[in-house]
Amino acid sequence: MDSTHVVRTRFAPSPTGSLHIGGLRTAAYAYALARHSDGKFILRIEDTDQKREVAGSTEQIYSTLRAFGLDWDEGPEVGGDFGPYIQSERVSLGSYKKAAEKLLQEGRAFYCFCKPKSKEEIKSERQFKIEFRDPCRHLTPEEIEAKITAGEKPAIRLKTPDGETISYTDYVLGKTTTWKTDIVDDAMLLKSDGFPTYHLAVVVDDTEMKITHVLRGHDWQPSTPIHLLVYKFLGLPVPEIGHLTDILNPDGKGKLSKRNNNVSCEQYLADGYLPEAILNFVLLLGWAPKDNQDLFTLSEFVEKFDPKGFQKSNPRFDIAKLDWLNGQFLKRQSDEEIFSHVKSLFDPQIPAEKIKQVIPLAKERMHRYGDILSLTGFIFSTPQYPADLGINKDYLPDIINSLSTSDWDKVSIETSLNELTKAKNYNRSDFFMTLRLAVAGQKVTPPLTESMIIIGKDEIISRLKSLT
RNA sequence: GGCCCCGUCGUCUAGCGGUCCAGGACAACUGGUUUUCAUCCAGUAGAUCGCGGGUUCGAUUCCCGCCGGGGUCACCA
Repeated sequence: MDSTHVVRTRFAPSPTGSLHIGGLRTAAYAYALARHSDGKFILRIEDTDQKREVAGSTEQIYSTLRAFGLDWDEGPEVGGDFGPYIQSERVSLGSYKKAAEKLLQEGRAFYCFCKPKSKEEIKSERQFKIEFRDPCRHLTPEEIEAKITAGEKPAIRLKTPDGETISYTDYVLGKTTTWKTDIVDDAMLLKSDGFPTYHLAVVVDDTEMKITHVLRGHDWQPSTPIHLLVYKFLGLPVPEIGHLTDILNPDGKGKLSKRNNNVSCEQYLADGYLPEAILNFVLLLGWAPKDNQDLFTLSEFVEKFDPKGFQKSNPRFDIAKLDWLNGQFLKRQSDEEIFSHVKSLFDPQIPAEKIKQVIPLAKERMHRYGDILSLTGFIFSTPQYPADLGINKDYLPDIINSLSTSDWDKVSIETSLNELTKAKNYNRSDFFMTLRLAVAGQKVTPPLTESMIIIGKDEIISRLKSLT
């Protein structure tokens, strides 16, 4: 394959906290798009806003991405030919400044001395923009000179032309959008602290890193004309740009927010969801294969990936399918794998052998790792019986009687209980549910006989007696 | 409000002018397996394809309008 046609995609998160579930999706799509055609997937950290940076979040992003199997071919920790891959470290490269100065010289940008708005001001004003042109664009060279000698630090803005149009065809939407430049802002490119804004940095970095396909959130779509203008004025080729759908809150009202939802990948992992399941779940939120396959491993996804499958309308974040997916992946894990994930959840007093004994019993009923605790808790200690246990106590004396005289193996126990229900003509469903509740204090449990065997005859008898 | 995007079962979606009185998955419900619950299996129900106009012999599929939803309008990304 011609090396100039290698697909190069990137995931470019800001280190402002834990990896967002939507970020995971973006990363997965970029990963699949690249790997599907033997291209490269690049990780770039966009940390040009020092104020918002959260300590430790870059490392967290690395480990979380890796937990999902999304390894990057170039980026922090692994290197590559186009580093550094952390934006703040790229400032010293001088490319941002050089680009801004080029635009300045060619009359495509101008110095701006306006006072930046504080977050509070933005909030309180809440005024909609009606003026797209910044007053500083009319400053004379003399005025600029004077301000700079007076010690004012200038920022650099894009001098957006009037009366023109700019357009692109969206890689995800498959649709061409055209903007009149009159309503495109004189966007900030280089801040007065010398750091680039996103608008400048993406263009410069994506170009230098030879990115061929840009996949990003839909919220970036409105600022695309700015980027297009920068590409144009810098004389740079425009990569494919695609805007992914926004994931909506479960009620469909608004973009997925952490207000009422868990949006942190780390948290889902901590809650006992498998990375495979989480990934599979978000994959299907915004992309679908022609044949509607819904169970994917990462490599299957890469193999079947097709940009035509990108969805155009915003999906709701409805967790229901995640639980199902998680159960599916859980069932495919070996008992040993499950053990390695759940052992730390148990009371350290409980011997590993006992935990291993219980895993095959609980496995099929688990939707998440943590379920094993509620499923098997009654095996390790006497359950807390709810006040309204709702059992038919009439059965108890017979059960105690029958079990007391039974040998303590599967066949014996089942035979004696079976004979009992037959002899007394008991309603089997009712009878066994009573026994289940008496033994476990809950309705959903691993197979009863096996559980009773592990618990032991004496303990079972004593539990039954305590309820009479 | 300006600009931009989107609109098929409750949810995720297939569908790219006739093969669709619209298919699949999850959820729901029913039955079977399980001595019971869960799992598993089978089945049932669920969408006048947002609405109204066109174009066409024929529109879920193409065009326009409306309505509805979402996004965005910082020296944040």
